[in-house]
Amino acid sequence: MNDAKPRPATLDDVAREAGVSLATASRSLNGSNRKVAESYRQKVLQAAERLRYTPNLPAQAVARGGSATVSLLVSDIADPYFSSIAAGVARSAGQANLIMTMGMTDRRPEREVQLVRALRGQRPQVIIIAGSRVLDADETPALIEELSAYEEAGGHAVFIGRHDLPFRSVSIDNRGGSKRLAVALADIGYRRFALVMGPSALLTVRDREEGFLEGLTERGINLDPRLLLRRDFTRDGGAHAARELIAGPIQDVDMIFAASDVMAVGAMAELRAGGVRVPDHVGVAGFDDIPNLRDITPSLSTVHLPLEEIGQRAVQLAFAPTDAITSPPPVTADVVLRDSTPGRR
Amino acid sequence: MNDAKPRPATLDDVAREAGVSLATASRSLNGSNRKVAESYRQKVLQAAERLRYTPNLPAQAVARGGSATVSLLVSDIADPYFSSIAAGVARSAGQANLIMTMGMTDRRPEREVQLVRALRGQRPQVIIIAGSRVLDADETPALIEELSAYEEAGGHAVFIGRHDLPFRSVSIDNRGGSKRLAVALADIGYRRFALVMGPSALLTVRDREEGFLEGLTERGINLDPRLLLRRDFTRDGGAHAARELIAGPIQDVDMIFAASDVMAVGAMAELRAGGVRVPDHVGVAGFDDIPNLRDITPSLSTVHLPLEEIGQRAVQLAFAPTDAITSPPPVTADVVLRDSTPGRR
DNA sequence: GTGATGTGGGAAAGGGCTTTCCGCGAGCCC
DNA sequence: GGGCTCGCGGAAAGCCCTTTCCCACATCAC
Repeated sequence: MNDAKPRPATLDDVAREAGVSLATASRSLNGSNRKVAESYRQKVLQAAERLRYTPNLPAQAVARGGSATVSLLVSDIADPYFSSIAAGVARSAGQANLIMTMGMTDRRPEREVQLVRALRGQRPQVIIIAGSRVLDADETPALIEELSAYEEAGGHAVFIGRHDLPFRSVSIDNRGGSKRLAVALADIGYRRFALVMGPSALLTVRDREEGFLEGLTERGINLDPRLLLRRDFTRDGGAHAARELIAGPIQDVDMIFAASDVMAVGAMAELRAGGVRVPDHVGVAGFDDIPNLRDITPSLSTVHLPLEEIGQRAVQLAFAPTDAITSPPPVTADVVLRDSTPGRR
Repeated sequence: MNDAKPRPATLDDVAREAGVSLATASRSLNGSNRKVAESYRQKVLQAAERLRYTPNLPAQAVARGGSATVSLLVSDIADPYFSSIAAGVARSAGQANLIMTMGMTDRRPEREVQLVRALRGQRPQVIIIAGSRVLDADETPALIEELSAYEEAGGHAVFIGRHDLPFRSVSIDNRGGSKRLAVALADIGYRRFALVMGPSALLTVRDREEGFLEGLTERGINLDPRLLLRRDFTRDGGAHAARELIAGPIQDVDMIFAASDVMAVGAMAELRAGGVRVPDHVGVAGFDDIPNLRDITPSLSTVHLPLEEIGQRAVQLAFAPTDAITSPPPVTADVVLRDSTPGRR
């Protein structure tokens, strides 16, 4: 028995193997501001290679007082909206040589606070919160306090699409985007709108809804309040709303705007099942421009969001100098009209 | 200036605040096997609350010799296949009170080895590798060595859908699933097949392809080799293949099997653009049963994979006792026939 | 009353790394 | 040529925990 306790090689091992001190080994392997003679450096690098040394990241984190990590909090990573953002974050993190850790809240606000605590324990460089969180949740003060403590300790908290909290945020022009969409739809002839929205406690939903209504108003169109439906902010929520429309006032509608592509797709499926033809009987539009949904039929009019870029921006924003962060321009949200809204005349 | 160096509260602070020793504080907060008098425990818990103490996870990791973490390696988190698996992993990890860290390889094998090294540095409990990796890549030996070292040091490596390596693995019945699909399609009358596959170096692709061919053979059907197309294992790969079919032998085809739903969707979009009607002119089937793609029209026949469950199983498998791991049963892969393959007679 | 047994707090030794600080030899100036 | 700075290796302190080990004290049995 030679290896009673198999354990990864430590920096000590490397130093011994190379015949140098611990300090020199450390300096050689991660380049400090102190120079190391090339001959020593080579010896260390070779020893490390020979021993298949991997630095113990937690140990580095504890010695440096922070870990090379960015933490991302999402509602549901299986949702394409979040997975696209996550891809952007992962990519940027990789470039900055950071590892990404992820928490999933399952859309429960109390999980969110818990997870922030847990993630904070990692002492990450950055915490990015991408859940479209609930406005006025009981947990909000706790969350704010948790994040403030985190920032005081030197971390950076960044929200995505949540400009109402005292933290940096990548703001998304939800409001402007859906306003422009409303105007565009009105301009190609739609008049009788129905809105399929999520819970109004979600800021994202609220912004998209208000923006759309603004756009309608601007074109002199009123929304019948009965035609503002509110369901879960999911595919099934969209389907339920559509079922309700079919059962009742679908005759009075020539255009359905859903708060997200995912909801729009659910609604379209239900409309089809109910014999309502899209876009002949009614047009449908969504929001987000989810890449994987681009191939549905008829192709969905929507507002394009550069989701990956949003993830990347969040990471950049975290490292931006403090004075540059006051008001980063919002991410563009461009209207894309496709086959689901050919227009009415 | 009272707080020259704002830093999170440490366990020392808590102990001092509570008037007990460091040891007692530690024992109170994470319950060791040593008992702590309730009165002391309470004092500690309250002090911790007062100071908003969060344990420094890296420090715990270094003291305990491993971090409460599971690492997941995926090709592309924006791909719904991987994001669904990730959701399962995240969920299971959360239940086990572990934090999930993620690496994205962008489908580059050399990134994979790099990332395994980096993730290994975290000293996670588990490393899950979900990329459908390249067979016989030059990097495979390095990867194996890296993971072996990791396991020797006490970690658990788990592959998803990669049963050819000397590690635990959640195996997916790709072969059986596509064989059954082929048989089912033959049984409803399809005879002239085209296969839209990804690179044959991907084990997943190879299994699906061979399984399908087996099924065809079983029904006495031969595949014209010209009708086996190989493109990128992506949406655009599917589209390219479809374009090629349209340009040539589409007349000889009544059924297109794509190696994944994503490819199938790309192909369908291209067929539609080229004026080939699905399913009237040609049927289309995919593989995976991606939830977000269930609403496309016509609804896609496919082989259902319980992706979230696969993620969960991977975590469970990592913690399973060693003797239970030799051959966990493969995940089921059930054929689901929908509107894209109504049958021929 | 005395020794055996147990209980649980606290001091201290890690655990793997970074970084400060010390000291020594080499090069420099006048 | 003597006093200096400068460059760079190495010893050691420190980061924040966990866990072992010691010990004081209480309980109990006979």
